[in-house]
Amino acid sequence: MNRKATALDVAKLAGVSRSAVSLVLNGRGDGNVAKESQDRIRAAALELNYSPNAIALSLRNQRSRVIGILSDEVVVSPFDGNIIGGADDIARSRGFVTVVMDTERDSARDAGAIETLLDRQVDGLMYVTVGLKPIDVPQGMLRVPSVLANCYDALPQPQLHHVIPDEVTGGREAAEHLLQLGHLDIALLAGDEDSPAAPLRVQGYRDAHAAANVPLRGDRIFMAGWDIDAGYRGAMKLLDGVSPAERPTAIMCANDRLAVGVTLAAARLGLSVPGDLSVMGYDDETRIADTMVPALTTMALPLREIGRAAMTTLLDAIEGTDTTGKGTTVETMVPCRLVIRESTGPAPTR
Amino acid sequence: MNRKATALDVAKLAGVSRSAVSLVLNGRGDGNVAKESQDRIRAAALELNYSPNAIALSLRNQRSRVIGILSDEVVVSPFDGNIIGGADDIARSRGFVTVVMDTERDSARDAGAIETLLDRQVDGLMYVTVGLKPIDVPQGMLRVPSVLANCYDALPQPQLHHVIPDEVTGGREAAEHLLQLGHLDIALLAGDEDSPAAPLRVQGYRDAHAAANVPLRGDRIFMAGWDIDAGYRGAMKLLDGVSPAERPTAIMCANDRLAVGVTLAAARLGLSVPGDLSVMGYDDETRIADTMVPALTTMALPLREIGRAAMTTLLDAIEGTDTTGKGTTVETMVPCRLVIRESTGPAPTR
DNA sequence: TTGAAAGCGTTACCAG
DNA sequence: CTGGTAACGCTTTCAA
Repeated sequence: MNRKATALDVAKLAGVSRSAVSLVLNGRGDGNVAKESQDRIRAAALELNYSPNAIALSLRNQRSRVIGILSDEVVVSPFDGNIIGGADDIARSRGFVTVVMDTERDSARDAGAIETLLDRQVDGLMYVTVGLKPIDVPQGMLRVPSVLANCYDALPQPQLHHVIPDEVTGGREAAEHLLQLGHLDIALLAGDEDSPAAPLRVQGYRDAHAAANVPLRGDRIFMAGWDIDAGYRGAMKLLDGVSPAERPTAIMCANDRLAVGVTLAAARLGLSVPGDLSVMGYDDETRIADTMVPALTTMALPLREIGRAAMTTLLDAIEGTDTTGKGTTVETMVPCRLVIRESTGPAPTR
Repeated sequence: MNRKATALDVAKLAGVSRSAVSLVLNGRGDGNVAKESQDRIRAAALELNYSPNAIALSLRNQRSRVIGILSDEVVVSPFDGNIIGGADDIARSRGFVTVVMDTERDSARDAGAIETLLDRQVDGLMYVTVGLKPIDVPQGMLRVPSVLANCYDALPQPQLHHVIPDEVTGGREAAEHLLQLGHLDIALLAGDEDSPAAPLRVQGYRDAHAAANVPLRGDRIFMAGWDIDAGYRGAMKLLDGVSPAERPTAIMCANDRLAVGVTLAAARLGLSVPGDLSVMGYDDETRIADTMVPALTTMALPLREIGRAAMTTLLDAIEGTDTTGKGTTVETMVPCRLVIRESTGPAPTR
């Protein structure tokens, strides 16, 4: 627990002044400090295991090379934090570090957390959410370069760049996959009204049907929630006691948990997946979609890419390297990725 | 993006000196500063929306009221981060803030992350892991008060306090629950050899059988991995084509995903849960155990409590309020909690 | 080529 | 009761 070495300690050990230490260690020694002194300084720094005090640095430079990430519940929720992982990848590769604060879904804590981060001189701010959603941008975020990941400004005149998945296309391509397999009666368990993602995925599903000229039965879309039991109940409603001719041949789910519920229901009803029924997930949740039996065909949310894109935009703004002119754009849409596994197959012949 | 107000700005506006501002705003105005000046100062601070610069404060005080949390993969993994949530609860209630860094399972990044945190004057450090495991404590952690949550020092002479779940008791009580329901043939899908938690849970399972005087078949324990498909395969091996008399009447799983796989297998085999087979999970994973059909009886990991206990220990050490003498203890064990839902029931009569 | 000094925003000490 | 000054650790400018 003893004190860390300071630049002064290094200077003393090397027998030079503090300024020399600073110059050398910051690569501006040549032409300012004698070669020999440089070596002594470097040796001393190494010996004392010296690294500059970041606090003093921040105070002096008025910047910290720290990016603050405010999460609604990415940390505490059971959903993976790959947005943060992707953001961190980029930040580290560009010499920044990220620190995360999580408000556990209590947006009343947003402003305070932002202030805390700002008081610590973060050079930029990122707001990240588990699911796509509109947020009230905390005032403080306008004081430094900021970006929104997986969420967007609820105001009509958004002031911050946001990076989100292209849910409509995702929904469309998911449905297209099923359509291409010959399914003509595809039910949709669509999640929940109050998630902005749900209606977008529904839209994509409708678009795919329209484009393929396949008529859409209005009673095939259920706003069913997001959990296993909701998928189970939805599937039971669709399948239990229904004659094969009346059954949908595929069920497209707005997330993977719903698909687990559907698969479970099918098993209880003696229906094989994908023989009798194709089941499609969404999100590609780690350790769910890939390990289900059968493994789930799903539409992967590009979480890592969202994080990377958002951080890239942010750092470009901070470092003024924004040559793409993207600074004027407000929205980046990242495509979802179809992952074909084993839970979907050709429509059964009737 | 304009500069924040400093104490000097406040002083000027109020027509006093910086020191007066500092005294008043830190509650030590009475007896030092004229009542009238105090009011002017407070008014000025409010008007300028002044809050002290945390960086300067840290530099000055040599402490930051920030706790650094280093996570192996709590943030990015699909496992919930309630340890961090619990830790944050306590920290905030005691006037600290937490910042999280995640190394994404790359322990080579540990030391660097710790240095980063240390350079930013964190007052304390917590290392937290997703699953129980031994770690190589990064040297830097010994320089400030530190604690381990859900992990422990791999060395024979541990130097840091750690807080972990009581897995043996958890395993025992899970098995006892099944035993009390009359099950005499309980199979165990035990996870994976290389997790320290697995053998502890197995030990508890054995202990329960010994205490209840129920003989244990050696071929009933499978080190099966941790995922849905592993549970599925394990259950198939145990149940498929096996006569009712030869079948285990309950399967205890080392986590909830395994239990999902088991339930799915049972469904495919036409076995009802819990009628024909009781299924027990472990962990109480949010949105899995509680939403399965049937909802999973499980042994809840006390993640939130672990986080709270670890942070309490840490802050007590930092603030010197450690009156419990716990500072001398190296280990805190937090009990798991049996959560009875619908997947377990009385053993079928034969 | 080197060292001294100023300043980043704060608080604590000590004269006045 | 008040206000000036030093110090926290660093970088940068300027003078020697």
